[in-house]
Amino acid sequence: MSSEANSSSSEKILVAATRIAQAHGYAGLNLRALAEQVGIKAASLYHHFPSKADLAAAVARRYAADSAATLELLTAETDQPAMALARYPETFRRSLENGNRICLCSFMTAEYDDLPSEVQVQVQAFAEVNLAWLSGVLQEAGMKKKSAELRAQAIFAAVSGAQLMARGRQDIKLFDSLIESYRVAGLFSPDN
Amino acid sequence: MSSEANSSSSEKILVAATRIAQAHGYAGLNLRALAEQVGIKAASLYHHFPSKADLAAAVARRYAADSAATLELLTAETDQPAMALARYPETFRRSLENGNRICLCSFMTAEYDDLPSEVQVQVQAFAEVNLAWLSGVLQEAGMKKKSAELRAQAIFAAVSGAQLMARGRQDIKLFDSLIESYRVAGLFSPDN
DNA sequence: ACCTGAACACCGTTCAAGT
DNA sequence: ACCTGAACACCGTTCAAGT
Repeated sequence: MSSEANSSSSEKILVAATRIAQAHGYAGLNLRALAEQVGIKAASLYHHFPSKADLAAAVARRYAADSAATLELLTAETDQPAMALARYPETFRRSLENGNRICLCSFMTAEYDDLPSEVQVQVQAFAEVNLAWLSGVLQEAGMKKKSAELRAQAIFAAVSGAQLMARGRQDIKLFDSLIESYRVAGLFSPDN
Repeated sequence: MSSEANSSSSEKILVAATRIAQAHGYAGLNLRALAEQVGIKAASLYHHFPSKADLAAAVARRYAADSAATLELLTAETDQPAMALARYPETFRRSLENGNRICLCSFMTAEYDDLPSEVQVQVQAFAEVNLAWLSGVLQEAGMKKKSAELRAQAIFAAVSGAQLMARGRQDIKLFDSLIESYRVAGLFSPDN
């Protein structure tokens, strides 16, 4: 999934920073704690990334790219758009499974105003990736372009909200229950 | 709406802290900046609140109480449950109108794991207030208790997600558009 | 009762110094 | 090329000292 496969220091920093940011956000990303996880001192981080802002931007950029790859894979695995749509929430569920973490970009959307601009750009890019994929699938399922785009935004916002709420309660079953309620209400049905 | 009407120092601290926390979260609530807004030094804050955790808990407690009052007022103003339901998103829209702020508790839900427990309790209380109100209105509209509770959770999560996304884009029209999409999809319709 | 300056251990960041 | 200790201005917090 990730662009780099070897385990260089920069790579280890990126991986550890992603996990911390998913759990604690940009403000909660502590460089001294991050350095300790990687086995170096905080000052050494600056040899790999010029600043916390650049590091976080690199983390978010990869996160968006990995999400795009995951969604493409989902499209390839499913032959019917309705099936792809139904499985979309899985991508958000996985963060919850993985240590009650949330989508990096959901957390950073809350922090948006305090984010360095290079990080903001990547958070927007993540949203674009998701909206484009959802809109495409909805159009394959028969929706007109404009309606599909509006519905894509609604699904993205709703699933993000479900993930946030489930993580607050530390209850992954709540996430499943919320997605099911959305389904019952008709949010994933293109035909209305 | 608020419990206190006079403008004591404690009151001014509480009001200023609420505004800062809505924009920057618990981690972004800077005590030196807060003190400056109120016109005192950071050390003086400790004469009014024993710690940042206690201050934030007081802020969240009042926020939950004010929300409960707002929702009761909404019930009183509307005679039909469908109308009350349709106007529910207004309570979230107002934060956006007021300086692109978001619901205090949405922000704190993202930060949940890093919150002091006394603050966590109040964030949960806010959610309970909203869920109880929504569930009550949905039951008045004819839903069975269990279905109403599930749908209440779905509406709460979806509206929270919409607010978060709109604030990230700094676009209140996006919020309106998302709520409209939810309506079109059937999320606010008890009859399904 | 309320306020303050100074100090504490903590943050992100820089930089001279090491290998 | 990569790492480090020490220092900087910043955080939440404490406390002795003031009114």
